[in-house]
Formats: sequence, C-alpha cells, structure tokens
Amino acid sequence: MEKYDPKSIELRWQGIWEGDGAFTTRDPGGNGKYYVLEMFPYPSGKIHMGHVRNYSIGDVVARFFMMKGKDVLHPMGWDSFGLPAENAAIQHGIHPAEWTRQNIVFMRNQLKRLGFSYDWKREVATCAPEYYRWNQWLFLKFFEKGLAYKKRSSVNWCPGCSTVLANEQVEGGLCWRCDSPVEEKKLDQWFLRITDYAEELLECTQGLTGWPERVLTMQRNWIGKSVGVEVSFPVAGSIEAIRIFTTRPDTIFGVTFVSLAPDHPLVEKITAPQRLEEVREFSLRVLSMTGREAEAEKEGVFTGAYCVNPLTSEKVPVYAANFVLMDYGTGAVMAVPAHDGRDFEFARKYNLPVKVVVSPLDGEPDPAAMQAAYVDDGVMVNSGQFDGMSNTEAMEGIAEFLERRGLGKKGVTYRLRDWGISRQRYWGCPIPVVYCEGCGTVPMPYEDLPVILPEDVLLTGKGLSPLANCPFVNAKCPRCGGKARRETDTMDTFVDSSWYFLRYTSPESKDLPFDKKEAKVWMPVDRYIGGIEHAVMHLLYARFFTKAIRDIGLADISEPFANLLTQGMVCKESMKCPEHGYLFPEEAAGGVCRQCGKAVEVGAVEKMSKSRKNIIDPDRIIETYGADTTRLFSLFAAPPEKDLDWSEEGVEGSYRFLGRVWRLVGENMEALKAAAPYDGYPAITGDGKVAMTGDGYPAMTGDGKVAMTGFLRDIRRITHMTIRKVTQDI
RNA sequence: GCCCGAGUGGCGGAAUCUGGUAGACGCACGGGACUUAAAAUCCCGAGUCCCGAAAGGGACGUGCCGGUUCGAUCCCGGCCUCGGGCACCA
Repeated sequence: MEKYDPKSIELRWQGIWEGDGAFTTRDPGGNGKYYVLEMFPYPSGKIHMGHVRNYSIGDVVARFFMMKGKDVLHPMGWDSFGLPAENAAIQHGIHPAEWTRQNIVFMRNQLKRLGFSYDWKREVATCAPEYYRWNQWLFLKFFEKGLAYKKRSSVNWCPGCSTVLANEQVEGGLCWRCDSPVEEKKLDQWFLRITDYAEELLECTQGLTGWPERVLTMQRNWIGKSVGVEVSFPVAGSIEAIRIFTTRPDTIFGVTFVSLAPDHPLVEKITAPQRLEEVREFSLRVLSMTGREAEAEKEGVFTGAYCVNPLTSEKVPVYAANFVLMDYGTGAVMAVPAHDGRDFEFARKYNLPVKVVVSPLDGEPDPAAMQAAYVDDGVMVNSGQFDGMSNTEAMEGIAEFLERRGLGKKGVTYRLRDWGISRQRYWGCPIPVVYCEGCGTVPMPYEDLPVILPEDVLLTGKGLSPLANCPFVNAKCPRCGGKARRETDTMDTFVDSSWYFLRYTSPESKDLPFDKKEAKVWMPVDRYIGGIEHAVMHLLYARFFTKAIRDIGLADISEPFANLLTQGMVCKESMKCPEHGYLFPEEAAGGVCRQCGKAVEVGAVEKMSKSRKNIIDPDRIIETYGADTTRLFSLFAAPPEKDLDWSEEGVEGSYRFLGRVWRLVGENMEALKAAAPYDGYPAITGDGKVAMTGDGYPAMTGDGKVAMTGFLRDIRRITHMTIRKVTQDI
C-alpha cells in the first residue's frame, strides 16, 4: 500500500476539481440555494493562519450544503484598496497597483493550494475599475437622494506624516507609524447619512436571530438610542435660548446650572464681555486637546450669563464645560448635581448648589452632606405639583406638561454619527465630483463613469491628497464645460466592502452594480463568516448600504446576512530573547536564541501578529503536512467562535489521524470496491444468502423483511447519529 | 462605571439547546507489541483521594454559596474570577 502522501493526493484532486469546474455556481434548482461567504481578505502579501481558519470553516459549510444537493454560491475576492499598498510604494518604490496585483496572484495560488471550493469565475477585486465604477455609481445615487453630503469636520491629523489618519490608525492618541501626537484638524469631508437609518438599523437587530448576541449588543450600543425631552432654557436678558436634551425630565426641577460645549455657537454670543477673554482661552485649550487628554478632570468657566429654568423660573448660571460634546444631542446640558455623577463632581469643584428632587424611600439626603449623586429611582420632592409622585411617573408627566406649554418636546437622540468617507490618500476609489468655478459642486454624469484613478502619481507620504498634485485634478465641468477642479480625496475602503456580497451574485454586470434578478435569487447571504473585529464598522456599514440600495430600488432585501459566525483568533505564545527581542519560532529552536544562544523567555499566548513574531507560516505547514492536515487542525483544535491556541503537536495529531484514515481505507480497498451501495438492508453474500451479522442470525420483521441486528444495527445507528450530529453542528 | 461572554482532568476541549452512566476526540504522559536498534505504526492505561497483594470496592468531583427536582455540568437566585466591548452620550 502506498504511504499517505498529501501533496500528490491534494494536487491531483485540486486539478480534477478545477478541470471539471466542480465548484462553478449552478443556477438554483428545486433543492434551493445556499450562499456562504467569508470576509474577503486585504491582499497584504501572504495568507496568514487567521485566513486559513476563516476559510476552512467556510469551506466546510459550502461543501456540506453542496453534498446536501443545494446550489451553493461560494465566492472569493480581494479588498484591494488601502494604505499598505501606498506604504509599500514609498518604502520599496513599487507602484501600489503592481504590488497589489502581485500579492493577489500569490495569495490566490495559496488559496487554491488549500483546496477551497471557491467559484473563481466570480472573483472580484475592489481596485479594478470594473468594480469601483459602481462605488462611484452608488455614491451618485446617494448624492441624488441627499444621503451623501459635504461638510466641514474634524479629522485625525498626524503632523509627523502630514496626513490624515483613520480612527483605527490612532493608538492611544498617537500615530501608529511615527508615534506623533495626533491633532484635530478641520477639513471639508464627504459624509454618508447613515444616521437616517439609525432607527431601522437598531430596530432590525431584533430580527437578526442568526447573529451572535454580543455582536448585536455592540451594534445597539454603537447606535446608542436615547429617548428623552428637548427643552429650551431662555437666556436672561437675551432673545437667545439654550436648547438642551435630557433623558431625565423628572430632574428638571433640580437644575442648578447649565453647561455648554466649548464650541457651542451660543458661547460667543452670550458670554459677558468682561469674561470673554477667559472663556475663549478655555475653549481653545479644551478644543486643542486630543481624545486621550480630554479625559482629564472636569473643568469649566462661568460665562457670566444666566438662563431661566422653564419649570421653576429660577435663574441659573451658564458654564462652558470640557465634558460637554458639541456633536451629541444639542451640545448643551442641564446640570442636576444631585442626580448626575458628572454634574455632581463639577458642582463640588466650583461650589455650585445641589438641589435634591428625587428622594430615596429611606429619607431625603442632605445636599451639603452628599458624597455622590443619587441616580436611582425614588419619590419626587421640591418639585411643585409633582411632589409625591414616583420619579418614573413624573418623567412622563413633566414631559407632557412641557409639551402642552410649548416649552419642550419629546425626542430621540442617537450616538451614531454620519460616516465620514473622505480619505486624503491615493490608493482608493475616486469620489466622482468636480468643483466648478461657476456651478459649484457638480456630480459626474453616470455615463462618464468610472473616474479612473491615475497611475502616474508621485507618492511621498507627505502633504495632503497625492492626487491634488497631478493632472488628474484638472477637469471640465460637466454642466457648463468650464474649468473645474476634481475632488482629490478617495473613499474610505469600507465603502468598497459594503456591497461586494451583492456584486458576487452577478460579477460581470455591465449596466448596474449587480443584476437585480440574480440578487433576488441569491440574497441574503445564508452564512457570513469572519472576525469579530468587524462587529461594528464593516457589518454596520454593510447593513446600511443594503437598506440604502433597497431604497434606490435595486434590491428588495433589508438585511444582507441571515446568519453570522464570528470566528476566534489564532493565538500562540511569543518567544523573546533577552538580547534580540521577539523571535520567530524558527529563530528560537530548542528554547535558545539562534543568534546568541541565550535561553528564550516564553511569553503569553496571544493573537498571532508580526510585531510579536509569534506567527506560523501556513505555507510551511502545508509543505510539511499537507493542506488537509492544516485545515483539519484549524477546525478541530477549538470551536469556531473561540480563540485557537496553536500547537505543533496538535497539528501532528491531525496528520496522524489522516494517516490512519488513509491506511484504514487502503487496507480494506478490495472489500470496499466489492461492496454494493448501501440500500438499508443487510448485505447479501456472493451465493445469494444473507450475510451473517454480529450476533449470529438475521431476524425477520413483521413484514417479512430481514431486520438488522447486533453489529449491523449498531453501525447503522452510529452512521445516522453521526449524520444528525454533523447536520445540527453545521 | 455600564454591557456582553466564559469558568469542566496535566493541556485544547466533549456532553449543556432537550436535566438522566461527566470527561468523547486530540495533545502530553506511562506501559507494551513490532524492530538488531531507532523512526514510523499499532495496542493498553489514566479525574482525584482512600481501602486492597490482586481481582475489585468506596468516597469526592464540572469556579463558590443557596434553591427547584427522584435526579443539576445543564434550570433559577446571589457571589467570585477571567476575557472582550463601550466609556464624560446628557
């Protein structure tokens, strides 16, 4: 018998699959469709173990449903715009397009060598004009519907690299590349109005029963809906009024001051002239702080202005305070020190009065002696006609009272902000807009798409958008034919990945981003598999796009992913040499540093990452043990949702297991070849008699058929139990 | 601080949804077979403690405390620990 030789077996079958088009998608027939999708990779250079795990899980699902007779859509592609390509260009002098192309070729071969059941005919790459022209098309549709707009807003600015950074590229207030403190800078930016869909995005989480609860929780928290009341506090001696939002209308009687965000427009208007200098100084100082520093102690300055509590007619001072955020709610808050922790801290610091209006049942606290705000439920006190009510009743009562008098109205506020998609980078999808001297902001006509990203661009990593310095910027206004300047920012790459699952349903579509009929056939994705790190951003954006695309009339689904599986990370202990720092596994063979021979310190088991050098190259494992062992181990070693601890011994165990299967089949090859397909009855031997079963003789059932007994029955039972178990698990 | 999730042998983990022989499978470990020897492979053993020369037998065991039940790793309540997410959100 031949030895188990994974390489020759795998290459032979991979060749046969490819030759037969075994994984080419069929049009769904009577058995129904199944769309299984794994999050497509960024083509960074090589496949890593996280990819192997992700795609092995997906392959199991795909093959399972293929074997059940479903028509399966199982595509793969490349999230191929992004900053690493630009960094490679700057560091190695290779063009981002070429670097990306080479990486895709290499990684595609790696995936093929792993034997995954992808329909490569449907491959997409987001950096291809045939793909990103539809990004631009969707952008124009969004623009028409008012879902895309431009406004001035703050961005993370790194003075060291003189470039804008994404939020993910700011680590602890510092630039991820050069460690410069990140500054806030105001720039004109394009936004997508995701907040229009806040309520629906929240509401629909109820129906996503196939999603992990924690992902839904994270999305709900991110959307952050608050129900409350918007109330106006007129400014004393002025026609202005301060609009505040509160979720605690029951505590309005306890307001002892009002706080404004330092950049609230009213600050300038109402501050007393003699305090103006101090207030401006404070605002400037607070606003120049970065995210991390701003978490410092609560601080504020008195504006010299007073406003009037609409319920009590009391005059209360107005402060500018560092903990009030302009871009949440109305940028102004009423302060109730007795019942809000932040206001309490602030009031104690500046000796402001504390007024109790909700009393615990065991007695009203003394404001002077309180150590902390009382934030729980209780009975209303010092609140006029509402005294004696429970505060939960008063909440509703006061809200209605204010509405009747026209002093306020019930309202809802979300934490979710609109999605800023402008990136001052080269390697991304151009935003299809020009600025005409005469006509202003003009969208490109649909028939002029795509706006092609030019190839001859000088990349230095300095300055604003690289596209601003090349002929690309000069355009003709599509409306008046006059001179115009092209938009030089590109789109956030999350835009690319917000609809790629729709493109897979008809990757050749020439007239629309995707074919409506095909999308109707295949969507939604029945099982979506990827890392938990995308729990909020990508998955929320994709949900938003699906709803917006529905409202454009292109699709009739509201949610893209029926079931979501978030797989755990692949982890391994790190190795550290006292002299040479982190070591790759092969540099620490035998527990000593290969360079200096010092004993290696074994670190904690953590996510595989290049910086800790605790990585395993899938190629090496495939070369040594074969793709099947690599895949088997990454499935077997831990449940899909949980982290997987890498273990070379475990890999060997998987390899031995496959060796045993190979021998078991090989040694019984003759018997297996002779066996007839199983028809549910005991085997008939060559002479036409019923074969002997484990315990001697076959038994007869009531209808005269031969029943299965003993050993045979056990085998059949185990077979069926296994089928049931596998079906349930998958 | 708030919100999720998880705690089972030396290790990764089964069983938990649907309460009914806890510890499947794998790793590591020990013993044996094969071999001149080794590798590879195969077989056997093993939760912990106690009694016994052995065959066997007994007690205790799923983070801790309590509840429901004939019966709880599983259901309920309270705590502890670890992991993750969010965090001045008014």
